[in-house]
Amino acid sequence: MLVSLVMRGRPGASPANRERVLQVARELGYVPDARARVLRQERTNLLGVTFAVQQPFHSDLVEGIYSAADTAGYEVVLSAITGTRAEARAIETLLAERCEALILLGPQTPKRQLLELAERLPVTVVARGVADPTLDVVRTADVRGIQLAVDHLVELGHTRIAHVDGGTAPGAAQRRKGYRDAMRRHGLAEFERIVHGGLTDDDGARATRQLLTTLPPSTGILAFNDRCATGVLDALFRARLHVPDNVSVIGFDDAHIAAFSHVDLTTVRQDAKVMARLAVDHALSRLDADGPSLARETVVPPTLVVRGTTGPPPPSTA
Amino acid sequence: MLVSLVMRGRPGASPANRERVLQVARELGYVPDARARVLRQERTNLLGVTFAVQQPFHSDLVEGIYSAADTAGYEVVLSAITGTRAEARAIETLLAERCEALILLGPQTPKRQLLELAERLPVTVVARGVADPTLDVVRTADVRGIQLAVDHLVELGHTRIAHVDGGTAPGAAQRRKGYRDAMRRHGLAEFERIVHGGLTDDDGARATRQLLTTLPPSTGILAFNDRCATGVLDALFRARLHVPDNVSVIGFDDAHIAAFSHVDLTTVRQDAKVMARLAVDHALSRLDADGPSLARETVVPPTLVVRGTTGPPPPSTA
DNA sequence: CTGAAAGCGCTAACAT
DNA sequence: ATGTTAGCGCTTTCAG
Repeated sequence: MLVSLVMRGRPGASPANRERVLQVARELGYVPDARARVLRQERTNLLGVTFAVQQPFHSDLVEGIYSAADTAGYEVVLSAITGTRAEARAIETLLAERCEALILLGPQTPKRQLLELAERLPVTVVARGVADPTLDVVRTADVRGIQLAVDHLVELGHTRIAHVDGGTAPGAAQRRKGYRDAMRRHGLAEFERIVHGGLTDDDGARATRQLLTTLPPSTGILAFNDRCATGVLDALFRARLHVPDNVSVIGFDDAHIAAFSHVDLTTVRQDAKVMARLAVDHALSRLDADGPSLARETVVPPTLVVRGTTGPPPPSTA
Repeated sequence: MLVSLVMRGRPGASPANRERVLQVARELGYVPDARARVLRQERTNLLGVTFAVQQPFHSDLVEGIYSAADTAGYEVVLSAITGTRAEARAIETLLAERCEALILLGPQTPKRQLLELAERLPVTVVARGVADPTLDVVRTADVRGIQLAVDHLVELGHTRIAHVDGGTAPGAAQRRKGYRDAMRRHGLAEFERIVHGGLTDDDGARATRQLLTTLPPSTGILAFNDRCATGVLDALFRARLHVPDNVSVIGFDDAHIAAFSHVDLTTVRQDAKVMARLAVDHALSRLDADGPSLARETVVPPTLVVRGTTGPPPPSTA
């Protein structure tokens, strides 16, 4: 009926009637049922997003995605990944909600399953490289980012540069590769040292404790991400090592925490705002019938943000 | 048809047929349409949650809510509040989704509107005190928490204790009150000093810069929350003041960041896990027809976590 | 244990 | 500019 027209703000109702409908709707506290609407319509106008609720960088991305989706006239459906809620379940929920496209932030799902998913609907993977033309990828140039970090330390005079890696996390393989490439390029292959870390500060602390058990000590540590880096800082602090006088530390992300003065972390910055907008652009370009106009993979250049955790190596090892 | 029975795991289908249906469903990649199901059913089994995507403490709560809702057989619908997406809109979305009950994390919505909302469906407010029996509240004993913090500083010998408040944020009024009460109880009314702060580190830094312009300097600062406290630490650091030798700082929440060694913040701990479970319990008890068995307001006791940002005041002012 | 019919709240298409 | 009809995908109710 005409109520439908009015509630959607479409033309085709007289101003008088329109006002009357809105008035009654207010009195009754009537809100249109989003599910019934979606059920009836051909398009749902829904963009599904999976994210890890405890990852600050994901928060930045989510914020940007809301903003970009809003501009494009799409609704965002969030599906969180938590300790008790697996990624598979988060994705399942979004499918059941009939989202038109999916944006997965740092997905841990095996590639094979991602490809299966991409056969069903447009999938945009953010912050993880998946080499396949059937799905879209928006990621930071991880290799380049790590190179920037290594270059910075080498310029300061470091040679014993270690990498606390991200294990099986998205992007971890690329960053390991970037580390190895950069070390070799500088003729420092003999000093290569990769310790198994992870995404959390606990992982970073654990890895650092392990790193400290062997001699000679590293004078520079590249952590997988900022959170991991805070764990590295923690372990160094407890081991009575001063940063940056004894050891320099570099993170990755430039999450909010990196900028705090008592962390004051030198880090490789990923631009969440740009990545979020690109992810939405990718997803929507697949939906618009005229086919994808963007490249299947967009690689965003990172930048090095130099703060207080990096400096020249201690004289004894310089 | 029987497909419906099978997909919901209900009894009433022969094992052979059940397996056949599941097999075909897998092949087709069939996922039941959540919206159609909800539309048909009397109950939606949906729990709506609004949260600020950039608030780490909210992340902790969301994680706990997912877990508790899961146990109770409810689905969680997240609605984020971001810089570009107002709380009113977040709530609107949840109503349109036909959630059975709402859990609002630290809502900024005026009390009047919250009460209007509570007339329509059960509303549980978390981390904000709203004195009204028509809605449920789960909050930390803010006054008690601040008292713990003041007591701690007084025991260490401080007298010039300032409070960087949360402005109009949820809980800010209670914490101001707790501060004033505690100061008076200790006979320190003359040293009362409240500076307008806020929720973010920028707010904390700004307030601290203001605090430092007047003499005599405070030797202890209670920040509204941990994030605000990091801003306080930042401003002190830039002013060449050492923590805790020159100034002691206490936060509130015990968010993840507080525990990082390079922050190592003494803080008042709110138990997110317990609060999340209570919030879900409250919401569900209102839904179960036999009326609410829990008290309308549940106040969770906070605890003081002493870390490295508090110590005795400098001798000159002791 | 399996099938058929009705209807949840909405909107697209058509008729007035 | 307004009213009518049908059907989205599912579940509930009732028959076989």
